[in-house]
Parts: sequence; structure tokens; C-alpha cells
Amino acid sequence: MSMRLQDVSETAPLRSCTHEYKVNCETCRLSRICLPLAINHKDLEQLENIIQRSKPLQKNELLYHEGSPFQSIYAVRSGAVKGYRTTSDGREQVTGFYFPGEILGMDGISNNSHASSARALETSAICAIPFDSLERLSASMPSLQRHLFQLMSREITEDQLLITLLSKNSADERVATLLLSIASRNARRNLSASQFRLPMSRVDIGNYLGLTVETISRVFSRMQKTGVLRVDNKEIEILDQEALQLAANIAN
Amino acid sequence: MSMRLQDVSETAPLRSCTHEYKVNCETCRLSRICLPLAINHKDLEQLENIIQRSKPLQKNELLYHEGSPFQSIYAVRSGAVKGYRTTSDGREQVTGFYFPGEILGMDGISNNSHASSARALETSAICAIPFDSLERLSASMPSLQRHLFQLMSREITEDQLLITLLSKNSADERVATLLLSIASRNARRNLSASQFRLPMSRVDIGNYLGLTVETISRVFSRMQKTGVLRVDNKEIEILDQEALQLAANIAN
DNA sequence: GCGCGGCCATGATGCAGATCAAGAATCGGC
DNA sequence: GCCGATTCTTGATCTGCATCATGGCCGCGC
Repeated sequence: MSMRLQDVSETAPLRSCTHEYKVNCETCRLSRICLPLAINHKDLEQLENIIQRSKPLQKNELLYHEGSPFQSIYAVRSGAVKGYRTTSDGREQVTGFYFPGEILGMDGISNNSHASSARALETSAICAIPFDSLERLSASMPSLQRHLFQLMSREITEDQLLITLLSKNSADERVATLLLSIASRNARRNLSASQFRLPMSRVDIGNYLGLTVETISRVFSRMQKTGVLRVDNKEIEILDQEALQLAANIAN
Repeated sequence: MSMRLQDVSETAPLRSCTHEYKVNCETCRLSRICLPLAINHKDLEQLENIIQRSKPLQKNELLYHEGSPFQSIYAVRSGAVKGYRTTSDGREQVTGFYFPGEILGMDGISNNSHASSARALETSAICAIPFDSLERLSASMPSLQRHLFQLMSREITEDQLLITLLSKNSADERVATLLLSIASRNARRNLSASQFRLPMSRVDIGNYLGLTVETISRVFSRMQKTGVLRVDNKEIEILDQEALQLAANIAN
């Protein structure tokens, strides 16, 4: 609610930046886990041509806002982004965290308007991929079309996992599951799966997991006391992977 | 858990039925809200050719099962279906209810294997649409491709609404929201939005909404007592639409 | 038409996590 | 490198829903 006070630095949409940053998928070390993974070398250039890159988003800047016209889906190149929707009484519900190599914004397709908002959790570089171009391209590139279907399908199954987590699991289980998810996504990017810095606040974690800040704090403290984690503010070290897995696997 | 006892009548997959039932999209009164809505008259025949119809599923029969190979998405023609996934400790989480004209099974695309199961809540006629054919077709029919993207996107936004409901709303709010959702989906099919029969049990409702059977019963009783609903077993009448909307709209 | 099994309703009690409150640590701006 | 704002931690208390328990109901098979 008082979150609203942060809305000071909302930027114009990405595409209004005329200056294109010199990056391409060819040399991007995320290409093996991002959109290009579906595309062979010679087709990559066509994708390359439609992707727009712009100056990085600063922490707390908006990538897109609920209700704004849908034009692009986005790939995170660096940093981290949270997706959320605002309820009618003004509270927000965090629906996902997005790390480098991950795609967001696909919920805007059905209405031609974004159904959620996205905000940078830290300074983040983002690739915008205009969806109408992508659609045209994918009609002639079956592997791209398939990959897009798969991406959306994965988003659906992940949302269903979250639904299950929220309706069946205890606070400890929810937190353990989130930490393991972040750990495995780090591993995918060849980062440490056992030691990392959380880009999001306790409030965001609690919001995402359907818990209060206090509960998140308590779970972290408890897990620190039992030797499962070492917690130093946002710095997390998983000391006992097995125990954490056990805590998470009770019900999923 | 004791749900398992119902698993008596599982059928072979739809496509093993050689006998095709004489139905087509052209004459189906759901065509305006189902897949064909995206397709013009002359292209419809091609879609028609790939759709498989088979003998109706009986109550409690499985349409597809978690982990089974993904081949088709499904459209409900009559009856009602519930989607659910089984947690590692054997409990089930209902992830959605599907009524005539609605599409399910898209969560299977990402892995080529179904991420959830689907079971008929009552005798139900189902159209199976082989996905590889649909994919090929959609590469040459932009409006179909777009419609598929939109369908999946809608599923994502609906899952996000459920996530919000589960993590922010009280028992009353959840139940009210579900009833209004069913009412409006009835209206889309030109059925009464104020009087209908619930195809699912209280257990399924509770499971879907992250509540226990007892709580569902109590909420129904309470709403009956306050004159918002008339409840007669599965038969529901919405007496005070405004009040119900108010109860639901507290937070979404 | 009777009996049995699954489904539903309702009351009594317990508990996980929310809420309220207050202090400590950290961050960001100058 | 200091100060105010924000974020985080920890404790005390409260509460909505789960859990446990019981009885009624409804539908179905014989």
C-alpha cells in the first residue's frame, strides 16, 4: 500500500528510447536458455532484427503497467523483474519473479493490453520483442512457433504449481520451495545454486507466497537456527540442501 | 485421498474409439465461443477435418492423466470437466473447472506430456484436437495462430486471478467469486446466470478454493441465511446479485 | 422400500499465521 | 560519514479457518 510512494521514477516505455544498445543474441551468453534456443543459426538474424534493446531500467522503474497497450514480450538480460497485478482495493499481488534468460509479458496477448505490471527489482537490462513481428516470424518458422507455445504452456504449469503451493503448503514449505526454485534457476545460468543474493524484499517474497513479512522473517530465522540456511539480510547461503528439499517436498 | 476409490472407471484414451460421432463445428451451437470463432467459413472445413469426437465420457472418467503423452487439446462440448494435479504426497489440487465451449489441456505442450489430469464431473462430450495438426494449420492461418496464443494467454491471466484469490481473499470472497464466475460463463452460453446446478462436489469446490468442505458448507449456509443465495444441495439460485458482487469485490 | 455409502451440515476445539507493537539494522541522499 | 526513511527482526496477542466429531440426507442397488 505505501508501496505507492515508490512510484516516483516511472519511465516512458522502452521503445521511446531511440538509442539502441550494441548487444546481440549471437554473443549473448544467455542465448542457450532464452528465446534463441529454438532458432538455428541462419534464422537468428531475422529474430535479431526485430528485437529492441534500450537503456537499462533502474531499480523500481516500470517495464509495463496493467492496462497499458500490449506490444511486446520481454526477455530479461540482466538484473531481475517482478510481475504483479493490483487488486481492486489497491493492494498488489506479486505473480512472479523473472531472472536473466526468462520471458515475461505474455499475459498481455489475450486482450491486447497487459493484465499485469512489471517492475525492475534492481538495475536491469531488458530486450523487447514486438509481438506482431514475432507472430509473423513464427508463422514461417515452425520451431519458433512451437517454442512460443511451449513458453506459454510452461508459464501455465508454473502458475499451477504456485496455486498448489498457496492452497496446500505451510509457510516453511512455501519459503523452501521458492529458495530451491531460485537456486535451480541460478544453476541454469551457471551461477551458484547454494549462495546468492535475493533481489527482492521480504515484503515481495511474502506477497508472492501469500504470507506476511513477519512470517518470512521468522521462517528465515528458524531455518538459520536449525542450520539449514545462513541468512545475512538479502544474502542467502543454503547450508543443508537436503533438509531444504525435505522441507519443500512435503507436498509438491 | 479417499478420492482414489472413485478411480474405478478409467477409460482408454479418446482416440482409440474408432466410431466417430456425427457432430460438426458448423452446426455446433458453441462455435461462436469455442475454437472456431477465430476461423472464417472456408477455413473451417480444415479444422473440422482434424477434430476427433468420440463417445461421451461418463461421470468420473478420466480424459487425460498427469504424465501421459500429450497429443491433443480438448474442447468441452457438453457436461463439465475438472482439471487437477496430484501433489507428491498424493493429495489432489483442483486447478480449474471447464464448461462447454472451453478449452483445456494446453499445459501439456511444454513437456509433450500432460502436467495435470482431467476428469469428467458428469457425462460429458469432448472434442479432441490433435495438437500437431493444429500447429501445422495455424502456421498457415494467422487468425488461428493468434487465437491459440490468446487462449493460452487467457489461461495465464485466469491462473493469476486464482493466485490472487487464494493469497488475498477470505473464504466468503473466494466462494462468491467462484459463483460469479460460473454465472457469467453460463450467461455466455445463454443459460441462466442466476440459477444453475453445480456439477462439482463441495470437496472439489473447497479444494479449488484452498478451503475445506466444512468451510464451503458454512459459507453456503451463511449466504443462504442472509438471503444472498438459495442453496438446495447442488442447485444454486443467486437471490441478491449485488450483495454477491460486493462480497466478491472486496479485493479483486 | 429398505439399507448402505458417499455427500453434506453444523457444533466444539485447536492452531498456524495474521496483526499489532516496538526496536534494530541497512540503505540512500547529501 | 551522518541522518532520516525504509526494511527487517522479534515478541505478544488475536482470529479465521482447519480439524475433529457427529448426525442427517440423498441417491442407488437390490
